[in-house]
Amino acid sequence: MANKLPSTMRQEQAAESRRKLLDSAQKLFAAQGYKGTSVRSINRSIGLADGLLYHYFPGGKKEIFQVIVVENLNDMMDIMERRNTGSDYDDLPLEELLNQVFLNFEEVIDRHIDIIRILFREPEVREFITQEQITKLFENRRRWFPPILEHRIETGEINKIDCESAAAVLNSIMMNHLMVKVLELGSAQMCIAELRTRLIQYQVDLWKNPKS
Amino acid sequence: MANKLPSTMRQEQAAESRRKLLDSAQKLFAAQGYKGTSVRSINRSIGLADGLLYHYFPGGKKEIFQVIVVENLNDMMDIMERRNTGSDYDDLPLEELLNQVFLNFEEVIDRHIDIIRILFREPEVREFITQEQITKLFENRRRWFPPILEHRIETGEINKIDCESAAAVLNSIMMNHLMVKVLELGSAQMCIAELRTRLIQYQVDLWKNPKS
Amino acid sequence: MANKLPSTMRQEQAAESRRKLLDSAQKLFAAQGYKGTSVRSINRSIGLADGLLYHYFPGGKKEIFQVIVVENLNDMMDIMERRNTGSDYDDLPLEELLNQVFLNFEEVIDRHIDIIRILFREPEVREFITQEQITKLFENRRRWFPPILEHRIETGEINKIDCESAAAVLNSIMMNHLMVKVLELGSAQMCIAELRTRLIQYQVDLWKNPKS
Amino acid sequence: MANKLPSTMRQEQAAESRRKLLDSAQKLFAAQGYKGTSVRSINRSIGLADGLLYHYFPGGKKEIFQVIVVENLNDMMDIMERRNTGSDYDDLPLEELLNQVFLNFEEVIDRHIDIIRILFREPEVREFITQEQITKLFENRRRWFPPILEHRIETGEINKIDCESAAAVLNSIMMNHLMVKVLELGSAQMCIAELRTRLIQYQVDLWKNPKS
DNA sequence: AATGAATGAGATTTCATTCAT
DNA sequence: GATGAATGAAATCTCATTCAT
Repeated sequence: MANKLPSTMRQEQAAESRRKLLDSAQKLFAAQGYKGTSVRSINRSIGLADGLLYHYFPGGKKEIFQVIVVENLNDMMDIMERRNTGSDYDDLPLEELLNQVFLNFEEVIDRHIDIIRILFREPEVREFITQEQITKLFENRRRWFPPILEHRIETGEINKIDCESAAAVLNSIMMNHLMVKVLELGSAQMCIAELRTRLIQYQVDLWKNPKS
Repeated sequence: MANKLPSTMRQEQAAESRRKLLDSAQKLFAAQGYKGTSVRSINRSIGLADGLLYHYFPGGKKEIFQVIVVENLNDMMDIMERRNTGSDYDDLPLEELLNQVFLNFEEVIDRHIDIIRILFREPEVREFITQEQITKLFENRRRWFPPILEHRIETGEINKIDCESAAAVLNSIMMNHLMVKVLELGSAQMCIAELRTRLIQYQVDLWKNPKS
Repeated sequence: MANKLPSTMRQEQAAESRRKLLDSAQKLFAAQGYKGTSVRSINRSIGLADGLLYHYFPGGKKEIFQVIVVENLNDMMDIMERRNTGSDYDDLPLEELLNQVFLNFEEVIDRHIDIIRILFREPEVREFITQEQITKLFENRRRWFPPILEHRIETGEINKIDCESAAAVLNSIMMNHLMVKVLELGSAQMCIAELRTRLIQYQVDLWKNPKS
Repeated sequence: MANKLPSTMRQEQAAESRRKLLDSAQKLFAAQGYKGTSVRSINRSIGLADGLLYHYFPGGKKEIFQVIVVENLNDMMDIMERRNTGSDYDDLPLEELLNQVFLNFEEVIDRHIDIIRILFREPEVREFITQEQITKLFENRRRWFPPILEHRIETGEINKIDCESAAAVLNSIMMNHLMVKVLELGSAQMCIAELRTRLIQYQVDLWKNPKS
């Protein structure tokens, strides 16, 4: 009990060093690429002695990269899965539901923009994860959009449509948005409330019975 | 005069060496990344002596990369522009027109997959080209879709719709397809005739008057 | 007074840790060489915390090596010397005496194979011991064989021979055997009773008067 | 033909650089051990730029070590084999023959002392050669001594003896001498003509009929 | 044009050792 | 006594580039 506290502090400090390493390395990898980021530059970025990285990650640069990729991927998968289950949006009008979905998606990619860039750009990720895992991560919506749309058809909110194709289109819109953000292409339309609303309106209007 | 012809041959040989260098380097850059491709490996891939690369490209690795990026980008821009002007599709039904547009797009990205991967992945490209150029390249369709759709509205083929939003959606579908190919994610739906047709049918049906 | 006993236990524990450190380091140095054995690997081999080695051996790796070398060398010298003095073999027939000498030698080198390998292989030992000490250790027999042989000549068991040369030959046989063991060369003939007996027989026969 | 000469000179220079590398590395490995010799120190020893070693030996330190070990081992094996075949000593008296054999052996080990030290000391050699190869190298004499002795028995120069045991003893003497040289133990008796002669005389006398 | 030897800066990694807790 | 985080020097190796031939 006498040395419980100090020991705990040491552990915490160590854990913090490890975390700082991971966080800084992640930013650098995302910004400069895996090959373009030297171990030395990672160490310098948080004022760490040169050899210490190998204390936390004996596998060196490769291991720290792997940990970043795998940790974040699992993180994202959890979140993506959770979005799925929590169907608290059932009562919203379809326009509002889509808006929420887009905003959620936006939030997820903003929070994980580093790892997404890494996943998209680094050939090295293939050593740790399969393309299928990435596919699964991003084709998620393809599977849970259709039931939602079918439900809306049943309630008469929208016409009978090809829900799978509709889901594919919605997914494309979101993935395109993702790409625009990852590559920092200029116009991320979906970020602008007005444009987002307009696109959603356009889409839902098409689905609704023009008669009504 | 005696060595006039040989001199010509030499020039040809030189041009061919330069071309082989560019082609091989492009493949290697696309597959392993800029940083991941050593000058030596480029030389070895075409059996070139080590120092000779600097004869063709005094700027070294960076210059050869720049030439590849700029040359290919101009190439693609030309093609993308040409697709625009040649409006030989005016007489086709909208479904068939969209099909042709998708097929053309497919062909373009297949032919330029190397450079697209490079543009998407390498931080170094920013030294030679702006993000705006890339944006322009891929948002092209956003500008030339609307007039086409408006024309179809005028002829009564489809209902009155928000053409800009419609163009944004079509563009998203194509960009999503591009991304799937670049990242080699599993399901490139738009490659499968049946699925492509179905998606187009779904879309055009929405645009057409449900009454008719 | 309350912690007198625990203090004793601590001392014992400390002594045990020190011993385990020495034993394990010895094995590792013998197997992988001085340079090839990292301090960390020594610590790991007995589950010691990294900094603690410097508590037992403030001089670090070098000191632990020195202690191993010097301790063992003194040990072997004592044993080699003792073999010398205890001349309980006077009554044995010469063949049996030689057999015993060989068996004793065998036992000694088996028990000290680690340190012998270290002495033979590591350039670093020269910092602590002179070549003369090693020479003395292994040329020992050269000095105590001749009196024995002379005694046998006097008793008429063997002919008059050049005892020093004979001792040199016997010494060579033993040293060759040592080398075979140290280097793990295949055929350690002297280990096989039959071959050992045959060699001894051959040798003693030569010394004995062929008439008798 | 115009560039034959320069090209040849370049090749020669390159070959010379390679050779200097090998020679210097061999000396350093023998003196300081494999682990104790840094690539940098090899380069410095012949004024070579740091990266150039990898031009000649892409496998780095390991490869240069391997080349040294294998090249020299083959060399020694050839020589040892040749000594065997050339039996020009048939006419010499046995004493003189043994003297020649010892002198030859002396010469061989003097010329190959570096590689012998390496073979004896470095754990790394096992990655390139088997213990059997080393055994074969040094047990050579065990096989070609007996016929020589038998021939001498037939001519009546010496008595009938156990030639195999005799060969084993002679081999031991030579191996002991080898060891003394490798370890630089003080007294290399066999180098001193007088002592060598005495030992040979002692041995041959034992073999000869005491009557004559 | 062509060759490939040469250069040296810089990257990754290992390791003995120190030190705060 | 015990722990293991921290340090930094040094080792191995890679690589773009230059240069003599």
